[in-house]
Amino acid sequence: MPREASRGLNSAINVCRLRGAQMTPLRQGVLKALWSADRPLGAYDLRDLVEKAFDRQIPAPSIYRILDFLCEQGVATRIESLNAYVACGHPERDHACVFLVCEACGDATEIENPKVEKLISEDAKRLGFVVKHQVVEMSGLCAPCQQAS
Amino acid sequence: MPREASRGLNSAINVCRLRGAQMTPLRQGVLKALWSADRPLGAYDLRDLVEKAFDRQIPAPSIYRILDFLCEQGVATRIESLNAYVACGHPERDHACVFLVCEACGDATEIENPKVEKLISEDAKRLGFVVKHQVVEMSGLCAPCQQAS
DNA sequence: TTATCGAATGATACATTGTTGCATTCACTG
DNA sequence: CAGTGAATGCAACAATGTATCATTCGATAA
Ligand SMILES: [Zn+2]
Ligand SMILES: [Zn+2]
Ligand SMILES: [Zn+2]
Ligand SMILES: [Zn+2]
Repeated sequence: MPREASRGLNSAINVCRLRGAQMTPLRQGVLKALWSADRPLGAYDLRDLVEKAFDRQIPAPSIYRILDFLCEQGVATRIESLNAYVACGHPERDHACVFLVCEACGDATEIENPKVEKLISEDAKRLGFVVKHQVVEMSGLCAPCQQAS
Repeated sequence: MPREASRGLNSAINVCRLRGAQMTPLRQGVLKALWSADRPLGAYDLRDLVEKAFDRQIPAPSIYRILDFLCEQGVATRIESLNAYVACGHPERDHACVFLVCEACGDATEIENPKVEKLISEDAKRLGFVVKHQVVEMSGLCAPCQQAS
């Protein structure tokens, strides 16, 4: 695992601990798998990885529960258009994740743009709608993959 | 079916025809079901409705192919966070749909905000990313449902 | 220590959503 | 009428997600 990922993982674990949320070995295992990956992983991909790491079988519901937990804690995010999950690098900030998802290489880059969420929330407010969760995912081609094609 | 929906349906059919895209009876049936619904419908919901309307069985792959077609034509949109589909009211304009999805009543309202797509596209451009498709979905509570709770 | 309690996980079965591959039909063209 | 490509039918299957109940485990309080 790259050093940066290692830092991100430890930081995420700390964030949870400070909140009093239990960071069990299995939860850490899933989060570590997310940090170790260079692309979004599906729940069953994660199951395979964690099963290997722990050298035993893990039931699917456990994986899903753990993913729910990690997403609630803001240390992971579900990418709806991929049915997949990524680690979030800055759980300490309260933010909506915005993703650029490359159709060719599968990479998902998170970008930060508070203006986007503000803009949409204002629209919503005008309609009396209270936003609880934002999904903003752009699919297309990343720079390297454009050259390749 | 409300008059407004009826107009929308006819308009969508025309848009497709003008483009030379084939609007077959089955495709119309699916689109009509979408326009008749007051909420996003899953692929299998749609299958049930169309099976009733045509009084025969329809294989799942047909429904999915037709939904792909309708989405490509811009007359329907998939809501990723619901695994469901809605009719789009203005296929003639080239736009990214932005949805407010109520967690309580299931309603999905489309709002228009060109600024949002522009803002994100600019961010993407800066990173050399070419956006092909945008997914913007806000979940939360609509005005009526806030009162109820 | 021991009883109790709630959170987390295990285990099984099942539900929902989406796809692959190939056959068939159908409308249009020459 | 024959040839062609698009659309649909069909069967099986893959992938994703959930419901339910049992079990484990650690913390807390008697
Ligand atoms: Zn984030
Ligand atoms: Zn790429
Ligand atoms: Zn739209
Ligand atoms: Zn509502």
